[in-house]
Amino acid sequence: MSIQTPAQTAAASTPAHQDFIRQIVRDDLASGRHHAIHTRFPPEPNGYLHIGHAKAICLSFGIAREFGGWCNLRLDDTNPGRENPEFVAGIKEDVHWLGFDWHELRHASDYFEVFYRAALKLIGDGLAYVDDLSAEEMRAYRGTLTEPGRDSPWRERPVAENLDLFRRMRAGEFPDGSKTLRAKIDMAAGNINLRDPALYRIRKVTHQNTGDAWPIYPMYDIAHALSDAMEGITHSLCTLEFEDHRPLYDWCVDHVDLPGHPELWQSVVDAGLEARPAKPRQIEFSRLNLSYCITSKRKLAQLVAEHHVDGWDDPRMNTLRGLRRRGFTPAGLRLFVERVGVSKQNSVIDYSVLEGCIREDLDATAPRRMAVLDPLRLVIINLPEGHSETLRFANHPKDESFGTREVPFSRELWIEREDFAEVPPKGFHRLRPGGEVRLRGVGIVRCDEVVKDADGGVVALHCTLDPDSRQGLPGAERKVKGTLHWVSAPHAVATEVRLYERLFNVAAPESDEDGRDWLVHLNPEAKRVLKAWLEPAAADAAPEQRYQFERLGYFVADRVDHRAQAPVFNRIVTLRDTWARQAGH
RNA sequence: UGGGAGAUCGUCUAAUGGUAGGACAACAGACUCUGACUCUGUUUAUCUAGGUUCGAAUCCUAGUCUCCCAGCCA
Repeated sequence: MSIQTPAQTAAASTPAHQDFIRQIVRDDLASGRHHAIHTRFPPEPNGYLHIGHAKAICLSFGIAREFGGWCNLRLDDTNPGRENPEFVAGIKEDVHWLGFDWHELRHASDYFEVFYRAALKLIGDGLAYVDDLSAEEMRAYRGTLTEPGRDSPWRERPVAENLDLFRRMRAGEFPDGSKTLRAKIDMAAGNINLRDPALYRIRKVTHQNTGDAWPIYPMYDIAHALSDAMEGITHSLCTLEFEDHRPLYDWCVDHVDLPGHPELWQSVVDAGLEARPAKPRQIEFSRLNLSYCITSKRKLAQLVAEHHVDGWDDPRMNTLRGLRRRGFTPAGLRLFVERVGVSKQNSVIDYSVLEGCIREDLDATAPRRMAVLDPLRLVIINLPEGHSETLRFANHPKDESFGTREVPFSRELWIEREDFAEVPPKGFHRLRPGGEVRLRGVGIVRCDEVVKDADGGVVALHCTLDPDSRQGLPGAERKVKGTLHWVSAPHAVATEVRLYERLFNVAAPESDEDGRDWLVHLNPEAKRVLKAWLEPAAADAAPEQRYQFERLGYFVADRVDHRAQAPVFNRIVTLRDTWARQAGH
């Protein structure tokens, strides 16, 4: 009996049959095919990460963690001009925020010399050639989905000529777009990716990392395959649309054969980077689609550029930064990804599943406070003028470790306007003329008088507090249907509250079935700004402190704008509200 | 009429020839100083048609539907 590696122990201790990818990983460990699991998350730094990336991040980083392996963060920077250091910083920050750390930070550009030498090897082996066709001509030669392509007139160039031409491409002798390096595979292949795909293009653009060192840049297929091989990635996880690319991925890995040709990657060793090339395996899973959300980088960027939102971190955006500013929690997002599962079926997850996960996390972790968003004055007429006392409240109804806080109480309170109805609908548990209700942590009040202005609008309620029902007294056991939250009017702290709803008012904003512009589905009500009242213990929150404002929902002190002297709270999500649903709102 | 992939409760997702299970949602009830949370219960599914088998979501045959691919993007 051999001693088990930590990875095998991890594989054996986790329950069998989770998702198909973890099954593959477990089998590879059990069979000894791999002794450690290496994954990577390879975003292109041309935009900020969004909710869809959360799944990829949790999968690749999570599997590495579960099986005692590691995951690299690799910036896929093979297309200069589109990519930008601002996004690199944002991506790193977002991955950390989600709760993951990488083994190594790498860039595809770390391997530019490797790719170049690999290309020379392929040319030398008669597996790649320099083509003079223009982009339009190449498209015409490629054929269609149902018709085979035709060989380029340059396909049979001698190896020596290809070598010379490619070296001169690298030397910068030719203008952009005038030549490409192509893999020589099969112009009649049913899989269009195999019809002599481009491997290198000429692009005389300054690169964020390599400056002007390179006038040519590798295409995704060769760069990604060889990057994975260079880093010893065992399981290269990606989304379904790359399924058609897997034969080309394997073609690159197998024909270049990095493990068998150390001279190809000497530059990486010289640079002091760890290099243990191996053969990676690509596995595809279905991407995360969420109703009411868009995950197109182009459209997300358009929302920002055209000022439909206030930036990449606008709380209405389903970017990770937007969700963060909105107050969503990393643990809630991780729970969401876990709950959604992994498979190869195309699917759309209902947005309410995400909300449910956030609520589940926040219910356990958010201290309680009271706030009133739409105030109505309630005067307790059997308390003396100027009466004031301090009450002690638990910060969490089910977890004593949250401790307690002091809440000022007085004769004049703010309650929620919608908690009073002069003519209550059927099933209404709240305050009505002559009716009784409990004030949270205080006692039972009866509404004696409804004070109105000249237009008949309700401006105040005069109530009597039953002294025997005060908290702690035996009379407090008395049952009443409703309990209301409140804030002491003289002690209340004014705050700005931002109420957020879904950014789009249709479930599938990206589908152009009706031929209309997706922007028409923008929900103009998605952001509403209110002036509201807080109990004092909520006002001095640190930025990003989350609370449950009782009976209203979960709120977060805005990461950017909140000040103790001028509080700003964002509504993360409402509480589940079976009354509103029943009342048909 | 090319190539690739996928079809299981409303939504996700298991079952790898042997009781179609779980989660979420919905509904009903209990509890409740948050109409929250929690708890209990209920409803609902194997794309179709044949076949193999004692036994099929699973294997075979034929079909249907959905998604992806014709960048010098990733």
